Amino acid sequence: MPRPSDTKQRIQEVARELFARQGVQRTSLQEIADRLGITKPALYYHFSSREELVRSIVQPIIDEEEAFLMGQEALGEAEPRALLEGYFDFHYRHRRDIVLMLSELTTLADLGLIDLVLNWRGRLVKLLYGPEPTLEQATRAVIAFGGLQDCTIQFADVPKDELRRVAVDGACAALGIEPQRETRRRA
Amino acid sequence: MPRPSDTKQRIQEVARELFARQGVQRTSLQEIADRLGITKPALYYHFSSREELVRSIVQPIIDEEEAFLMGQEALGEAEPRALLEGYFDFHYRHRRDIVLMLSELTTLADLGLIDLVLNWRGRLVKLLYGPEPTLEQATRAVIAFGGLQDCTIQFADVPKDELRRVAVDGACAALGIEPQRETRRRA
DNA sequence: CTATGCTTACCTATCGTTAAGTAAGGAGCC
DNA sequence: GGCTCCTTACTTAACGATAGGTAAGCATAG
Repeated sequence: MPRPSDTKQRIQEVARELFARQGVQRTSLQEIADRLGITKPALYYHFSSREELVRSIVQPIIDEEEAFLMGQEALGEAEPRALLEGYFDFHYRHRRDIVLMLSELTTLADLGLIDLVLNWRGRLVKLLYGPEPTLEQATRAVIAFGGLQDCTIQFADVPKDELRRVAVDGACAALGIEPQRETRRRA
Repeated sequence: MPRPSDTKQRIQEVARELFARQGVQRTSLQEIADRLGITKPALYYHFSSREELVRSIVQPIIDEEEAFLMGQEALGEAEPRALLEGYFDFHYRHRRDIVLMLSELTTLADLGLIDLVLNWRGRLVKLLYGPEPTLEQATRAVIAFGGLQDCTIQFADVPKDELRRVAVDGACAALGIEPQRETRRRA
């Protein structure tokens, strides 16, 4: 029964699940097709190559993180807690795909996206401490941002708002910032 | 030229490098053999399967971390800074293999080692805060230990002692501990 | 002679990918 | 309504490449 089908999206859904569970490399097109009860070449009707399927899953998240960073950079030097909260929200929202990307750096390399992703940490540090941070500042930032990321992955079952509060508090502590309740600036 | 050869170790060295650079899955036995100027069946003379080669690289690190944890657990509740320093030292020493393991969780799953590895975080938290930590405590611990791990990977070019100082200070800050200079306990 | 440490040659399974064909359903004209 | 035409959404069949793995044999040092 032709005319609009949702097969393309269903392929992406199954692929995300299998990629996350057993890795991109270990997931064959055959396996994805079998899950959906279609044939392997049917995938090629919707995606011109295996690489395009992988990219279609990864690229939107990359684009969104890139947009987040560019938005923050446009503001000049950031207010730390607001930056941490924005970072947490983004990573919490995409935690499933983030863990996929972190465990598939070689896949990102294949897609030519690895340099972009590896530069994110550096850009975050610069947002907090300017273009030439000290080693102390850089390590604190790595601990804070890495810690937020880890928390969104590790405590996937904790309600978002509760996790957000304790995780951002922890990141603030790592940075040596007194935790103000939620984002509120005073002149 | 028979009689003692170091081929087995040279295979492991090349495998570690290729596994780390391009991933375990993307590295074929053929490629490893080519690097060494030997043939693929020669690998099978030294390792009975591909899986055994992978395991021979990963297992020693797992065993050592396991030993470290069991040693700490035998002491009862740990002195935080000493625990953080021990954790840092271990991860700094094996940072190349650690990054390999972190980016190859699916490989660890194949080897049946994944549950062990994923439980490490929980055991570390218990070492700091006992068997039933609060969410606050658990997040702080994840940030601290994850941060130490990240630092050993991120700042691979920084001299060990300098990195150790700033990284452990950062982890202490995340835990809310005042940083005492180095480990020294007073009764 | 015997064990070690390989090589040459080969097998089978599976991978991503392509070519070619086809059933189902509008759209447009009469 | 019926006929043609095109698009959508697949299927069946097969391709070449490469993967992990094996069987059998040969050279060399002890």
